[in-house]
Amino acid sequence: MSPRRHSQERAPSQIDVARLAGVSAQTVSRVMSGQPQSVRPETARRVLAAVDELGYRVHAAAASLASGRSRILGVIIVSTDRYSSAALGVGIEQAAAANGYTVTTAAVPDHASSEAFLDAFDRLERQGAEGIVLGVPVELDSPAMRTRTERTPSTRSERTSMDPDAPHAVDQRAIARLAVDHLLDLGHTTVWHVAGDTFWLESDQRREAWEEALRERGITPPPVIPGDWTPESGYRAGRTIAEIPSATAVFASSDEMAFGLIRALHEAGRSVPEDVSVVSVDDIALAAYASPALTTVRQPFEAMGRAAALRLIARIEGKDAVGAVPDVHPELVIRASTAPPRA
Amino acid sequence: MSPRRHSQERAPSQIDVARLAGVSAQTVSRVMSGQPQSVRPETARRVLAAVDELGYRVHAAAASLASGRSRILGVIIVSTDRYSSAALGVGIEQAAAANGYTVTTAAVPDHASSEAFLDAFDRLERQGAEGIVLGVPVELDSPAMRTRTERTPSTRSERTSMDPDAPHAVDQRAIARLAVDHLLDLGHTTVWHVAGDTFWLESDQRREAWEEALRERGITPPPVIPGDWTPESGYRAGRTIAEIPSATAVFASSDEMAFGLIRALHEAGRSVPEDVSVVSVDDIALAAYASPALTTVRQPFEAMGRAAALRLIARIEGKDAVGAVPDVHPELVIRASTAPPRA
DNA sequence: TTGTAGGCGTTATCAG
DNA sequence: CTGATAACGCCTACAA
Repeated sequence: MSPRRHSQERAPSQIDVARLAGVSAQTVSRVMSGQPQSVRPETARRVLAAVDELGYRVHAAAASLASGRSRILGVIIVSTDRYSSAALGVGIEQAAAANGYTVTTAAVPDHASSEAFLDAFDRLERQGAEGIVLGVPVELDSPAMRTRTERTPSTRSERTSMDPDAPHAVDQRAIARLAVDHLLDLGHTTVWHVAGDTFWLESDQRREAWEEALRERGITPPPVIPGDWTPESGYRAGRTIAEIPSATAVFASSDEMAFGLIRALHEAGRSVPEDVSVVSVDDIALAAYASPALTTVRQPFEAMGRAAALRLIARIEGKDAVGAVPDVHPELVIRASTAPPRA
Repeated sequence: MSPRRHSQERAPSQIDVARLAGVSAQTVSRVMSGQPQSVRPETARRVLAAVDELGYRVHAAAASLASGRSRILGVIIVSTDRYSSAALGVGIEQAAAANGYTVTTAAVPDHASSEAFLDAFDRLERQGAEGIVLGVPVELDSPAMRTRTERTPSTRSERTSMDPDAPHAVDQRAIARLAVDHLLDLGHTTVWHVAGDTFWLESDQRREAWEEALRERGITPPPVIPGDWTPESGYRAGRTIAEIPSATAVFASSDEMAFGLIRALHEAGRSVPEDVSVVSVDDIALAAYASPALTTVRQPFEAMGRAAALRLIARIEGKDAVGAVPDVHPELVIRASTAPPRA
């Protein structure tokens, strides 16, 4: 069982190419790794011709074993179909490919235990990942995690208080700030908050910043309304808020929740933005097509992914720069879900 | 530059473990690969203890080189943040992990040339992928592609006329059928169609089936309105349709387009579903929170991903079954965007 | 510019 | 049930 190859015999190796081209295996290696100045053009041409004829391709595992470098970037993601994960992934892939790296993923269930994370980490290390992007809310403080991140460079895609030294990650507190200030500047006297899944570090960061922003203006924050990123949870939150006549402004931690929230508000006879203003976070593709179109704080997911990968690659290669790291500032996009409170 | 390891010295190897446990390397190998009956429990325990103490982990590249099996599944995806890609990915990952496989991805830009696909395929083969999931609309008919798929088992996640022998992929024609029949059964006299990006095989399949379904009932299909999956394109299509008073039913090829479509219709003073009914495809998380909630044909993306991966693994291992392949029938979800035409 | 020797960490094979 | 030995395909180091 488990046949080694699927059709015919074994794949052509460096030696096969060398023989056909009439050179040594080493020369083939040099040509494949593209060191221009070390092989005579004519020789290179012969090698390339042989490569082509045989359909030779470098065996990554062998190369990795011999060189000690895998050029593999690991990504730990949670098994969800959330827009953000996908967009982040696109950015990571892109930066990796641009630098000759390959991306290997390890998924963990949503709300997984820290053992599950460690396990994913281990799987990635076993595959030879030289760096790992943490797309999940892992506690980096545990001893087990510490030994791992010490051994294999790792990075987050968002900035949290856990690693404030990640200058190229999105500042979650700034996001809350942008949302709250916008609402307050519009004239609302307070802002309610529908939080994201508390399992995620971002949720707390935003909640704290929301509270802080309110207090700074001398406002006592109303109770937090829990959510979990999903439109369903937003809907539930909306039903709660609909029963609070004094609530005129809400900061929801994700666009998807805003969709649910607004639906609930409408069903309860409260219109948006006339009766209550809503600002959310993410700016997913559909945000502009909600009814009303969502005012939201955009997170540049793709750029965040690129930034995380580049950061990692720079660390792996010990360089300071691997191309310009993209800007990842959050940005308030004003559309139709916010307005001044009714006079 | 390019240090081989990042902290201290080299990682512990099989031999280190063997020495510590007082056994041969081969025994360590046996224990690691979990062949229960071939090692005495007591010996295994000693080995495991050594493994634990040293923090040993199998070096995948070395194992792959020696065994000829990488247990890597490749996935070619297009760089988009579409919900479907993410959900598909989740399913693939899941099935792969459950069977001890690792997933490596190669992204190609949307609308990439076939060279770009071949390139992605090659990258994956170089990494040692034993099977490849094609999450992109590749032409499988070219000679270049044929040699590759012959060498490395590959599969699609959707069923198309190109490979009608994929019984576990979603039947795109059935999707269109479900949509059109629902609308016609409601009493509409014809159904307009907003197509998906023609770059994708699904688009054509659905368009054809839509046409067929109409003709079967003696209806001449109206002209197709082009789209590209995005809400923006749906919006544009909506403006067109709004100017056709006789249009009372629309089949849009994606939920995202339906969002844009409905927005345009509303802006033109035509209400949904009173004036025009809309059914779309996918049933993304937000479909239920559109205004009105979308009647849509659900594609079980996660199950599709799982099915594709399982299919592939079965082929790789030459087995007939690797656990039950999930059902991937599309399903009509009736919500509020469809109704009988006005009397 | 090119070639030779040696070894990377693991598994297959065969012997005991 | 356990061990010795020989690959696996490539790259580093050094020699020519």
